[in-house]
Amino acid sequence: MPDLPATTPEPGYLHGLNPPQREAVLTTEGPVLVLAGAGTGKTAALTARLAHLIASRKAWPSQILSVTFTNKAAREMKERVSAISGGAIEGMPWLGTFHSVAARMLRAHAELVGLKSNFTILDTDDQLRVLKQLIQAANLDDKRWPARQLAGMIDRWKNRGWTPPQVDAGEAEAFGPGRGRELYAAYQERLKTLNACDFGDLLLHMLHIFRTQPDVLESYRDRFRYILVDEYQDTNSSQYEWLKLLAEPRRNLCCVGDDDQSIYSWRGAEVANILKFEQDFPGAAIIRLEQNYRSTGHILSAADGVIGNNSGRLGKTLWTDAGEGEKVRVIGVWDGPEEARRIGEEIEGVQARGLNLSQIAILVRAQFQTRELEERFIAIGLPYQIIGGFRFYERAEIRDALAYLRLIHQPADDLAFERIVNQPKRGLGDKALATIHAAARAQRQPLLMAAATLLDSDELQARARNSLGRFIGDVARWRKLADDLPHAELARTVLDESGYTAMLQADRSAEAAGRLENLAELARAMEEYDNLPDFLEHVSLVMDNDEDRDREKVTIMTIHAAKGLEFDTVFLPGWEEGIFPSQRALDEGGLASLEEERRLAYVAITRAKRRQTVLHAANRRIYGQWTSSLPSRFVGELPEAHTESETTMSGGESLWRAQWSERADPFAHLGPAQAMRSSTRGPGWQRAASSGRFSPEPQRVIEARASAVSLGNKGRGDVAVGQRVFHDKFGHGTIQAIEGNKLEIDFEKAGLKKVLDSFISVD
DNA sequence: AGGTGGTTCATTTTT
DNA sequence: TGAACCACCT
Repeated sequence: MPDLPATTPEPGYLHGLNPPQREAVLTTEGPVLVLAGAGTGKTAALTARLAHLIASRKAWPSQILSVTFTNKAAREMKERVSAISGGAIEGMPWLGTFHSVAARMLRAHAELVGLKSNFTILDTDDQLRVLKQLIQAANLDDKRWPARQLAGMIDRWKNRGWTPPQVDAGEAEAFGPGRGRELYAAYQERLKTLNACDFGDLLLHMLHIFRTQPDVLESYRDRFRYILVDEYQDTNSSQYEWLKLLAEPRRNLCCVGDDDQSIYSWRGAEVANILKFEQDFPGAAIIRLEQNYRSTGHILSAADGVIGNNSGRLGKTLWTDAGEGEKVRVIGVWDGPEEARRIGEEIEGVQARGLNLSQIAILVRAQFQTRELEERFIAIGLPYQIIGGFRFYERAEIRDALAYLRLIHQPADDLAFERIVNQPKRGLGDKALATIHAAARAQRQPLLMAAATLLDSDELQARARNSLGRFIGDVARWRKLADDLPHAELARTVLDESGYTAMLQADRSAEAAGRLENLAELARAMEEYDNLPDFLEHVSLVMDNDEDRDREKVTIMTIHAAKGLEFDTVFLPGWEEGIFPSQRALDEGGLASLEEERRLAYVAITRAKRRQTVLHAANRRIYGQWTSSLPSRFVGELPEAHTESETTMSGGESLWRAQWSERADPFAHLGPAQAMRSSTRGPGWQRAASSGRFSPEPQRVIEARASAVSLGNKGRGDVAVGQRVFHDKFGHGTIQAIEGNKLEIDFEKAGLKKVLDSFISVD
């Protein structure tokens, strides 16, 4: 390559790269599409490319934008760039996920979309709660029109880069009916008042800013000399627009991906983005990485045979010089339990031959398939781990703790307030909350502030008022504390003083101890961050479940979760019509979704390095119903030359059916294994039970009573002493005195009360 | 404020 | 089948 005179010794980062990989590293100028098949050393090439850009002084690390989809990929790339440069590269400030990079930008320009720079990033749970409230406020039945569905639609619209006015009328028709757009708009309004945004907004807001603020766009275009995108086949329309705007006019855009591994279209990914790269960026260099370093020949050929049935591929053929290896085995069994039993036996077999369990994986199409496996593995005492399910930050106690911190950080965070105002129990139930809501609506203030004004009135029961006063005082005090206490210490203090720790300690259930340990872990994790805002950002965007994947356990997970991973030995159960391809894909998505299922099969097969086993059962229980099933069409697409079939049933299909009708319950031998479910829990909680990190008694706190007057509330102008007024709760009465927004009223039935003016109407 | 029974609904989930 | 959610009860 011209950049490197022949006399210069070859830089270290090129070492061990094959010719196409080198091309991917050295073709720095102009648009480049790297088609990287499974296991072809994509990450090695990518990191070398970054190292090359920096080492050859084409750009400073801060002038390169590199985006990935997952935090894991970003982390890995960071580590490898640093290693490859011998630690010479301090860090890449603009290497991250689409969302974290966009969030970073948006914090700098938040005011342009009506947010403050300390905006909260809502997760799915918060989002659903907001939407549910809006659906109810729109007088729709939230059973008939579930928040989930609306969230899904809004998500799709945002993925396409649509703001409410841009939403297709036909699309909006589908919810409510015809209320979709209106609800979307109301949701965006609500987010603004909460000073919050959701994941989709991070990109959408920046897109809006790029489009409407040329100077902002210009500054980023100026900064980013080179742009690199990983897993390009997974980009959605709004990410595509975003990239395109940033890449012009230099067009030093390098996208890496594999159209055959596009398995997230249901999340808005547009395979079309990668398919039309050449048209979008004329003159683009297309580089194919086809030498596979992971799997043996038969496995690759089997995968190739399956994916060959798809249309509209960019096309590439993986090859290896690692030899043919073992053929892909296809095993047909009688039913689901037998499938699980068989996998267990196979695993014990390879284990006996010395293979570490961490090198074995079982990849399923859907989460429900893990159950049978789990039951079986418990029965035979085989160590396993199921990847997926709850992430650390989705656990209730973590979300509660974060809500406290969010409220301290951002008092307008009503969602946080709602979550914790009665957690632990403070006797502030539905009634109290409704009153606070009413006040907030009347005063157009966040809940926390509105609640403060209620303290000086008689709107709430004395008990509730005292309790609320203590809570508000606590929050105010913690806010002050936040200035000088290290934030991890602040978290511990808050958890102790709020009574949250005590609540868990009083809970004798098995889970409580684990929850305490999780909270301790949270505080520990906080210590790694410079400040509270950084930490909160990290939690909303970056924190993933770092389960110990390296221990001696068999891994069970979905194929989606396995993308990018590799194992020596892989089992693929449930290759039956209706399960894989899934019934839903067959029913709803037509050819496009069948092809996505096929890509999923391709991903699954290419995870194995040396041994791949596909299984299918003749009978399976689905939703409690015994159903007989046919082998997946994908089984038939595995080329015979590269497979080895076996069935545990003699006599062919007709015999199974005969047997089937005779056996009322062929699976009665299976005992209930639920009792042992909890055995997968880590050892952490046992430690926590005896750890003295949290004090057993919450410290009693000085009462700080916030006063509505001190908060500077102005009263309304249309009331005067002596006037007759009406109050929903207390009935009719006469105003005795006015103090700011508080009225002293002599009620005919209830006697003398102090109430807020927002609760009365003129009689 | 916690428990209970009845009803509903079941892919995949990088952020 | 079973879990999750909710309305209703105590």
